[in-house]
Amino acid sequence: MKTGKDPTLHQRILRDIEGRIVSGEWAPGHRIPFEIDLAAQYGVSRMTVNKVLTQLAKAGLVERRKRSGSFVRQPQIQSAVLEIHDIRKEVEQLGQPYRFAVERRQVRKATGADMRRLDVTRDDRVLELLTIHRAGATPFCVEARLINLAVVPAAAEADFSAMSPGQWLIEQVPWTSAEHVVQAVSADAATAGLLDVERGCACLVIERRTWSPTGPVTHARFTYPGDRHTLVARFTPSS
Amino acid sequence: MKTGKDPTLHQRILRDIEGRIVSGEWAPGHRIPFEIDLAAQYGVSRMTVNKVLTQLAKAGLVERRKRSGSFVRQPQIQSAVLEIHDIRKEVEQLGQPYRFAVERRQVRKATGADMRRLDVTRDDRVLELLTIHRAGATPFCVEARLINLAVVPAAAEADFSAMSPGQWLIEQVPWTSAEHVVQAVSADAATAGLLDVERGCACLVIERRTWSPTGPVTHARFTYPGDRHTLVARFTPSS
DNA sequence: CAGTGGTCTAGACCACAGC
DNA sequence: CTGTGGTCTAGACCACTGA
Repeated sequence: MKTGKDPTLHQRILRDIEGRIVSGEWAPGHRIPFEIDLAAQYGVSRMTVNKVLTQLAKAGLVERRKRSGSFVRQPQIQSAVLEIHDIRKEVEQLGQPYRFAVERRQVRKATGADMRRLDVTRDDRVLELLTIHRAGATPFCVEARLINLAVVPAAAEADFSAMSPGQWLIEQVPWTSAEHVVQAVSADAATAGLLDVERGCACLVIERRTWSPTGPVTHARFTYPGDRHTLVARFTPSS
Repeated sequence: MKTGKDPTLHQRILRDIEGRIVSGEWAPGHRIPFEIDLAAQYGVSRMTVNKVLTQLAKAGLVERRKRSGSFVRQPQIQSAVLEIHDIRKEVEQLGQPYRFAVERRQVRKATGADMRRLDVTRDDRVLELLTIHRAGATPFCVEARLINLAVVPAAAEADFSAMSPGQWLIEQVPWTSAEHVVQAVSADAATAGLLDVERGCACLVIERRTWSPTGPVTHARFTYPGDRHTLVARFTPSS
């Protein structure tokens, strides 16, 4: 991330458009003005706008369609680090029926631990959720999530019976930056019970914190049985 | 990775230059011809080569210096997935003295298991290495590595007392593509002994396979005590 | 089939690092 | 200072595709 000054034309226009998308001013599906129009608006040549849009497309913020224009894409919370992390898709690609169940749901004031997890400073209200994702009957992953109600107040009343909290959030909060932490831990008694594994079993834990322009959105901790899940990534020199 | 046809000018020039770097024809430190010269050689405008070099710079293959030119960079085997994975650096950033020791070293014909690990088809000769990396006195990571001697014959006689096998390989093999697999496993007896942890302790295992244009180079399996190591990655929408 | 993005050009100016 | 990369322009042609 480069926050430094020295905004070239690219960068100014890029930040501007990125801002409109990220803030939700241009919602997913919104058609971005045509290159020619943008060029006129910003008073630059089309190639400059093209560079910006191409970059935004590479970053996954916009989708470009010939003949019809460029559109804001649905947010895709996933870095190259975790190319696969749509749990529903993961499960379905295994040929298993995907199910989830919210086991616990609680609204409360943020504790000190919550504040560390969520990167909040004041003691806002938070929503705590515990969700189990299953592939067929077998537990696939446990999701412990904290949602910052100061940023996403609607979460307090949301219905998570048809849509998982993660999915719901993606549709609610426009765009976010994220941080991932991956580690291996031994399952404690509670987790082992939920995942139906031996206590002490090695589990892969992926923690994700996300921020919207408004502030910290959510902290999610996914725990996978180590022997049932791997993270794969490939890369080539010039990508 | 896009291997499809339809080579635009960009892509053809990009692949060409990438090929020279990756094959070692242009070794690390080599000064790439100036943009104007490249433009003349390829019979294109300077902006086109600029685009290519900019892209190669973003990919980390070349470093651009104003006034002096563009240079081939030392290979940096790391995807965005594993932004940090120079063990020496990791340890030193902890403020600990870094040490390593090759515990086992053996040249042999590839077994069936080796062939799966290394992606070789014939039963070439391979070099098997077991290395322990330490932060001060405490074990930091166990590295089990297989090197394909058909691609890197010099490895058979290499001296791994001053330079770790991983470091040595980076300096030998020009550029590679790589695949990373991350998972959590319980330490078996042998690993537990080497890492000085309880048997069954959750460990983070990172496997990396790399290929050079010549063929599969190496397979390395790094095992970290789960409570002493995490993988972190951040990302923002437009990067 | 008209308009969009995709690409490329020839030329220009600038900042800046090394000579 | 001079030459390099960094950037930008005004204009052009093309392929594709959706109306």
